[in-house]
Amino acid sequence: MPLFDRDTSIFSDEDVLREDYQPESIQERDEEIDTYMASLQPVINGAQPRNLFLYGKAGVGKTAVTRYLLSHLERDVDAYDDVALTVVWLNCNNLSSSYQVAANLVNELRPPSQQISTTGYPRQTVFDMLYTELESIGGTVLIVLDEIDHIGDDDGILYELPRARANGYLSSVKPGIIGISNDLSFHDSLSPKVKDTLCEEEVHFPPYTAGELRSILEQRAENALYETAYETNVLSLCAALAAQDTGSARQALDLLYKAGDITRAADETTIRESHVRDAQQALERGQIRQGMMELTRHGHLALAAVLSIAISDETPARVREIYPEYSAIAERFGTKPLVRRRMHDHLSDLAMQGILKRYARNHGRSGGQYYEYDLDVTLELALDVVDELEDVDISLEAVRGAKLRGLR
DNA sequence: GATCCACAGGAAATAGTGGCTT
DNA sequence: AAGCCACTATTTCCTGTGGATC
Repeated sequence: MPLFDRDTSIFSDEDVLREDYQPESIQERDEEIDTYMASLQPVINGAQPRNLFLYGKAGVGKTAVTRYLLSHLERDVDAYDDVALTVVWLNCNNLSSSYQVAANLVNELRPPSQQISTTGYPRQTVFDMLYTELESIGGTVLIVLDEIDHIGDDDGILYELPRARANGYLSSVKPGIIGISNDLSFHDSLSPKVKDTLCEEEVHFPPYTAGELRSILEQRAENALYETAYETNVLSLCAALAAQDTGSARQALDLLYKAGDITRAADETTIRESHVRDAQQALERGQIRQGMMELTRHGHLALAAVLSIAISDETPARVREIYPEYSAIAERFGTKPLVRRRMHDHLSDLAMQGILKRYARNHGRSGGQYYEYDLDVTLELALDVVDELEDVDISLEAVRGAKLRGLR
């Protein structure tokens, strides 16, 4: 009897449900694709491409549609000798300024041996390097800036690049920018100069409806799951849950995948509604958990402080009470505590991420106004995470106390 | 209606890191 | 080695705020 054997009851090809899987056709986005294609038409004609701005929430198909259309475009453009197309794809996650975007673009275009660092050069130098690289490629260059909202309000590059030709920095290249944003308000926060140039064409991707999600799931399920592996209402449920929450195809697919995973782990052969609900919980928990793990050191310390107070059942607590606890924990771990003001920023961050709850209090002349914080996750989960952290810990006695009272 | 509590949170200054240029 | 550049995290300083109390 082998230790591992291949499971043949649920997934026929689970990769089809994974994030990186690219379907050969895109569903339920016909309208958006039409507008998008029209905007790309100048490329085929060998004209200066138009700049394009896509916006919509995460998981509504912006990136998938872009990949799909550009790969077709690259193929179709081969038929014409007078058009040379290059696509440069850059994910702006973690890039917080125009400078960094420019530097990363240069690196995209250069071979690995000639990479530049993302600090150190004067701003204009990096732009010059970028223009030189673009010049040497020539032809039409489409620059896709995915998650462009991460650069915040430093949108200089979005202004520079589209106008580089007009300003005489570029001559043999026809650059086009495709900006993809998950943040709907990013569009409004752009400076007016940029709006004029970048947003010549806009495509808005609305969230998927439950019906649309359902048909996407049906198509994927056909390739990913055995026919007998799921009850018929399972797909509808996944679609409905995802539609209610984010309208994201990613979420719907994750749900289905996780539900299958849970079913398999339970040694059952049919995905049922209850498995989907379990999956939803597990995913939610996983996200929060990951959010907590990825905090900075002082974020962890602040969380540990609130947790420690929560364990002794004294939450919600105001900053005045949390700070000494935080300082004590920090010092116990050889870290110099931050000043109150700064630690409070960390608390605000935690509240923003849904890890802590924050209550505004105002007791007027006799009390003034202040905030109180409490855990917004279960004590159990917080304890679990803080326990796992290498760099922080709350006192063993406290944990033991919590265990004794049956909180775990 | 004026006053005042207790602090939130904005703004500017400073520290610290990593890297370039001469 | 000295002087820049870009960027992030932190400290320091301080103004503004909502409502109980005078």
